[in-house]
Amino acid sequence: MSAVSDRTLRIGEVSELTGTTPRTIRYYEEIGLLPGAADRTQGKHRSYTQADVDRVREIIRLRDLLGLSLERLSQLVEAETARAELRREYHETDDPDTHRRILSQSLGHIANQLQLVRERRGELDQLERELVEKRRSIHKRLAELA
Amino acid sequence: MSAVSDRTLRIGEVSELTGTTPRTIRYYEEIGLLPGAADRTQGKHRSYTQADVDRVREIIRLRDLLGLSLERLSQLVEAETARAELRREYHETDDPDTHRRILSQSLGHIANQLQLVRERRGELDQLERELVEKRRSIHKRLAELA
DNA sequence: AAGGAATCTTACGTAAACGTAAGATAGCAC
DNA sequence: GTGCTATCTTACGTTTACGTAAGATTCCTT
Repeated sequence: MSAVSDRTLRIGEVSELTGTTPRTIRYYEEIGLLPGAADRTQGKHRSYTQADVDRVREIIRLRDLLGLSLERLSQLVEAETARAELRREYHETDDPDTHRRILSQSLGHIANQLQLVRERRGELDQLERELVEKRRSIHKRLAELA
Repeated sequence: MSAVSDRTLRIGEVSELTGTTPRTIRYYEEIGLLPGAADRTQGKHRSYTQADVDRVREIIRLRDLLGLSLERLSQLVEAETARAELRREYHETDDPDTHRRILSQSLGHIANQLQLVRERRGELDQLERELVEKRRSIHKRLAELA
């Protein structure tokens, strides 16, 4: 929670900060993986915030670590996409019901991710166990040669 | 180590047993990811053993869980490829030095895989921790609305 | 206001990892 | 030997996730 600058960034900065390229950012917007401000008129430069950078980083991570296709990812974070649009709504209202609703959606979204992450980790654990067992078995055979 | 049939399989059976397709098996052979018996003459059917099925399964797993390209995978299991060719040699000789050499190669190969698996698991752990923290934070905010 | 760098849109190109189709052959059953 | 099915080789097609190029525009600086 250190100084999160609210300075607006341009696509080049965002791509550098996330280790991607402008093309990738635009592509993600094109397929609906990134919001893409509705109020940007044709030809104008895109404008981003630190929250967008975080979002892209999250996407990259889920893509790489879970091996999800961008389409599956879209579905997975779809709730968050809607939520991103609702963030303004959240900040512009004091209605506790609205707040609760939005926060609850976030919870579901996170629960989905957690499940995938844990499944994946379980499979990796299993693979590791098998590799360790293999190694042990080879060590044993090596010892028997002595 | 239960009854591992030494019956020879054909490409269709191998693909079914590994959840792939004949095309995939041929493709893996084409790019050198699978050995491809040197003694098969043009046009004859490919013949596989249970060991080949295990090999394919291992490849699929590494591909999916570690997100490796087939080229990286080729490099990673390259030692094993050579080893597969040396298995006969292993079984056809009683020379302990040869045995030791081959087993040692296997150890290196397994060590490489283990390192990748553990790195990956570490990243997943990190991601999980962050997700859990996020969730906790949201729960807290929800509680404060009550 | 001017000029240059970054960004815009549009559209075609590309690498990886197979899919698919066609015509020929192999292998097993009978 | 005949027939049928699975496999073979060859080669072009397809999808995903961007790369790249071109010409126009925007934005910031001076």
